[in-house]
Amino acid sequence: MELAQFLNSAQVEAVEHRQGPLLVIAGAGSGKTRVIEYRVLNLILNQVEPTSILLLTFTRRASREMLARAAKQDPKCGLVEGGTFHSFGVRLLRRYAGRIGIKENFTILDSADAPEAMRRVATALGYYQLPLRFPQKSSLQKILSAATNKQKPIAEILEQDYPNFQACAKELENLRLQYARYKLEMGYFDYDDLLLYSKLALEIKEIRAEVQAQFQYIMVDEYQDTNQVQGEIVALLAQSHGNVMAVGDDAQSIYGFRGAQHANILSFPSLFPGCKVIKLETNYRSTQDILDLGNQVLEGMQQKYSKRLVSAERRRGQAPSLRVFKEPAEEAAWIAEKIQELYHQGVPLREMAVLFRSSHLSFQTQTELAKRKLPFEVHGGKKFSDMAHVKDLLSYFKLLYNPKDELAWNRVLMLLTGVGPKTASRLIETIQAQADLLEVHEFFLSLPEKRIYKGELLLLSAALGQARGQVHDLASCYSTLLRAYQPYLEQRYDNWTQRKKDLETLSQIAGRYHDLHQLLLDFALEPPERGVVAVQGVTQAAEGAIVLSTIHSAKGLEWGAVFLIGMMEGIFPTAYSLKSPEAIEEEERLFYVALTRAKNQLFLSFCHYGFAGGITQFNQPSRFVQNLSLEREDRPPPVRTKKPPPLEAAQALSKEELLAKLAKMF
DNA sequence: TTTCGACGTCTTTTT
DNA sequence: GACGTCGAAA
Repeated sequence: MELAQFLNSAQVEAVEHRQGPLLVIAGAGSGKTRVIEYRVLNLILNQVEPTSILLLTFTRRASREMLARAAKQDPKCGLVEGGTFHSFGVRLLRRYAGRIGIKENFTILDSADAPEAMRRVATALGYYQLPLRFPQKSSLQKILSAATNKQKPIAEILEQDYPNFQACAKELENLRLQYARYKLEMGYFDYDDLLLYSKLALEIKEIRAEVQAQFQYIMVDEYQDTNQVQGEIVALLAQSHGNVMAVGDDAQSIYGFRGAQHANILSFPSLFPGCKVIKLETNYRSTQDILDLGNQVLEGMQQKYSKRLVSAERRRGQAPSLRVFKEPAEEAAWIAEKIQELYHQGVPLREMAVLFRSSHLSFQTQTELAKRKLPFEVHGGKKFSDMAHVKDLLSYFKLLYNPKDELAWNRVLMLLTGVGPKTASRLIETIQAQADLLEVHEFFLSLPEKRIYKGELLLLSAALGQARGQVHDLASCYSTLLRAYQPYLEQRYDNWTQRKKDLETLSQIAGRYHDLHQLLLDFALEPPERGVVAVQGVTQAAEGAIVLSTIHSAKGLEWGAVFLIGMMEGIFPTAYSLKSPEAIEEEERLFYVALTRAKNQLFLSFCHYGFAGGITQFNQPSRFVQNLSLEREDRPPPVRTKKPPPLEAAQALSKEELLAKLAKMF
């Protein structure tokens, strides 16, 4: 294969690299995906076994796409082991469960389960009865997770980010230990555990030797977003052969809040002596006008591999612009109009995106697009499985998989009338002593008749029993469980018909699976996004849809025209970041990521009036746009609505007359 | 012991 | 608007 036909010289050099460590610093739009894709292909064309290549990426979608494209040229590429660190961890842990000393059929705690589990442990330890204010479950999760991901003692995390909880350091340290014990007993693993136990597994000499022997070539994408533990996992994987390629862009490190250390990519060469470093600076994505803006942002950054983006064809285009609006509705209306205009000029809808710092900023735009029947999909923000009714139904599924799952039982039992926390705990205790669902059913039968929840309990376990027999056919299994859940759905929610639709969507997703375990795994590791339901529009699906996305979820993607909304101080950068210079730098990198998503056109905007904490406030433009040379376009003159002339006093009706008129209308 | 309503607090980004 | 806490009633 003549690589130079498809790649520039720096890319060829990276693709042809075979042995030893390699770091590829790939600026935005410099074709790093292509490099990974072609390197996989090149290795395979040079007789490397596909199963000896491991490709670790940030999202499962990223690895799937890269491997799928490579597989078009050689189907063997499809056999490459690819996925996120977390999914790799799951496979590793299942395979070596026996040797590590953990249960083989474990359950993954998602971002809602983990805090709940922590609270249960903390409650059992009596920490909520202490005379000190103990963190609530979401803070517990953040504190313990930060300690794990940054590999720092709790006290240090508290000092930096939670000074108000410094008095709880001892208790939290103990909670961390007891929570770990609890999970081990229950067979639960939270996200952090998947990484932590992977590292632990790889520290066992025999396991490490076996894994190293299998994976001769390690590739890691988005290296700038790896955290301490992930960095250590990479080091362990590559220890013997040193065949590790890290690809990333230090300027695009945007997951510091999750413990990512952008120092990882900076220190990669010193970690692997003899490491070759290749920079990709030629940009194939954006016009020079957009890149100039990106370069301005790059210049302001402190710690970095210095680089400058240059457009491959020196392509000029429309200058990026900044627009100021009075309020979000006005901004949304303008965006919708502009989208229609671009569409009529021939830009397909799927080539347009609206990006924002936090998901709620897109509400107005969503409404406006829906009103105009423009199809769109929303990425980022709430997950499908965050909705209470979806979690309820998934809990039923979890019980089929593991009849001793305490968190799932708790959720399911609490639905029953007459069951509160106390009763649920007591029931669960006995349930866990039973061998299987059949014995659980017998236990329910043996309960005294006067328990008001007995009838419901029996209906529930009958449904579970029936569903258990249908696990080979998840679609009918699902409908059995949905029938059992239906009464609770109707009883609990006014808008149950809407929610029923969500559950029907879930039914379609569930029906695509053949394996219950895989279904639960995917829902935990890669929950379907709630907003990826395109609005029915006048255009056909082939046109695609406009993408509304958080900047985080837009990483690695590109569009012809990009609208970046909400450029207000306190929103972007968020008020949270203002206390520390490091956090503001991360926001700045995030801004850089957002800008460099655009190929041809880039529109920035902000509104003076905005909502924050329930009150309307006057916003200043973001510091990010103030220093940039941007074409500032004034908003269109506001539409003035004429005020009706005030009524003459004599014309006004008395209260009695009003009531009389109303009564006639009843 | 459960259930319900009133009130206060916090509200980012994701595997 | 979601979640937690507290007190009162059933």
